[in-house]
Amino acid sequence: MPKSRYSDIYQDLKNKIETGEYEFQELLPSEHQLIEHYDCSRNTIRRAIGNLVTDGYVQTMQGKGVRNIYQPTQQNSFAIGNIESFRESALRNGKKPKTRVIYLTELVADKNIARRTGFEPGSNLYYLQRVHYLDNKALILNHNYFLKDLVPNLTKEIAESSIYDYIENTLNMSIITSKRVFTVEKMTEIDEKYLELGDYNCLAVVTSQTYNSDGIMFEYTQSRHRPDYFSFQDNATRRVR
Amino acid sequence: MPKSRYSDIYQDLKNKIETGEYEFQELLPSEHQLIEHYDCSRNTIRRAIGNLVTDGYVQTMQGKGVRNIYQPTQQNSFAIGNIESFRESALRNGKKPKTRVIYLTELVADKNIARRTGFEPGSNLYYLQRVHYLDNKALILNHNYFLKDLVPNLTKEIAESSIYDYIENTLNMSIITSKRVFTVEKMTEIDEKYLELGDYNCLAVVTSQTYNSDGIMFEYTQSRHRPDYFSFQDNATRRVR
DNA sequence: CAGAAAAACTTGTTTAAACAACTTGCGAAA
DNA sequence: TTTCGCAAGTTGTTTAAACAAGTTTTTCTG
Repeated sequence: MPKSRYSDIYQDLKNKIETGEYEFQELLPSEHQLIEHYDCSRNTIRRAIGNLVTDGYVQTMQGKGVRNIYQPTQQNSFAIGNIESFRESALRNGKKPKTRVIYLTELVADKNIARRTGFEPGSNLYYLQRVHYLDNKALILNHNYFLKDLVPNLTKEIAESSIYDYIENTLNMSIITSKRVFTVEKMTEIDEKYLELGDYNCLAVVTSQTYNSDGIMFEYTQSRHRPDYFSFQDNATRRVR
Repeated sequence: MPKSRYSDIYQDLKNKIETGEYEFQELLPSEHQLIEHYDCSRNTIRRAIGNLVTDGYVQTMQGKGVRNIYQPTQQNSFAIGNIESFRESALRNGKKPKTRVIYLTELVADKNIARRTGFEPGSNLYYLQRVHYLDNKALILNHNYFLKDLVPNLTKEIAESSIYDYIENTLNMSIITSKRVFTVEKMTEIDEKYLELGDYNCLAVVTSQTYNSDGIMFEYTQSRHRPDYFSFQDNATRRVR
């Protein structure tokens, strides 16, 4: 449920691109025409188009226009520049998600954990290991650390449905930013036990630190992905800066 | 050499964050104060801050302010959301880059190549294989395909210095957008021959399609990275949309 | 003193206008 | 006919203003 004008226009243009109303390589209507069509100001149009640019749907060219560069083949299970839970991502792609908790404990961050995760030494944490299944295939092994003060009363039941739903709708905490780093790492015994890795001896690893609206990091997660089912998309632009 | 006001302000604020003039978790001056300091309009300030947000330096909170969330440990060799050549990236990180061309040929795209790269079947292409060294370590094996019509007269010498420099400054073509996909793939014989992979049997692979200002894809590249030296950073935000 | 209401301050959205920079095409001049 | 220059159309940058929405502080009321 988008709430702003530019967000509505973004959605509408995105739909028209995805349904092929604008063809690949075709120029979109000019800002002037879009202003008339949507009956809004130029800034609002430009903001909608700016979001289409960052999401890789169009490219703007000064003096020329805005070109549709969307190709439907590039659909991908992982959203770019957007925080999304496993469940949300799966449902968006029409898959059947399932999550199993294989370990859940409370612990206090020692020096080692603190250095790895970025939490302060001495922090009270929940630590859990979860396996994510998509259409009954084990694809992801997650190591989650949550700050107990901010995410209290975490249970196995919550962890198997949706922690993000619990955080946002029950605890009413708002999630803002997440820093993610993508690497490739050797497999561990745990990986081997729970994921079917075949010949691969390494995994695609996404570590992320997530912050709430008070600027406090409340989550550190390492997501270890089965390589043959992992792909991550990005749209880059040439900036001089 | 930034040319716009918001870009100058972005740079200045970024410097102040990186040098610690604003501390981690500290709130930046309010928009009102920044307007007075830089003597500009609110929109210009907001644009500079918007870029800091997408680059992961700050997080904005309605009603509260703008918080510095930059941590110097996260420095990384690969730029986010920015097209950058290997040479540019290396120099920016103070490393000594070297590039060796191990294969260079012309070819015509058959059905197979066309499907993989996205070029039209029958396109005249340059195909080259290059190894990128950083401080004398072989880190990346590149497979590059360039559209011969748009990148003519490609030589070994150009390919060993900087193709992007040749494209932008000699051919005067402007590079706009690049779509990148990250995956993990099994190693091939060529990978094994030119990169020191140790125990790893797979690599971090970045495939990218790059477009010029006419919306034409002129480059398809597959970059195969030695896993232990690869890392890629991303900043995500929670969007409702 | 405690709590509620109001004020002040923050960022978020939208409109309007002007000028700059770049591209294309038309028409006039050579 | 060819070429140059200009006009028209496009996106890019910047300013100004108003209101909305969220947070914090102050003030007032009980």
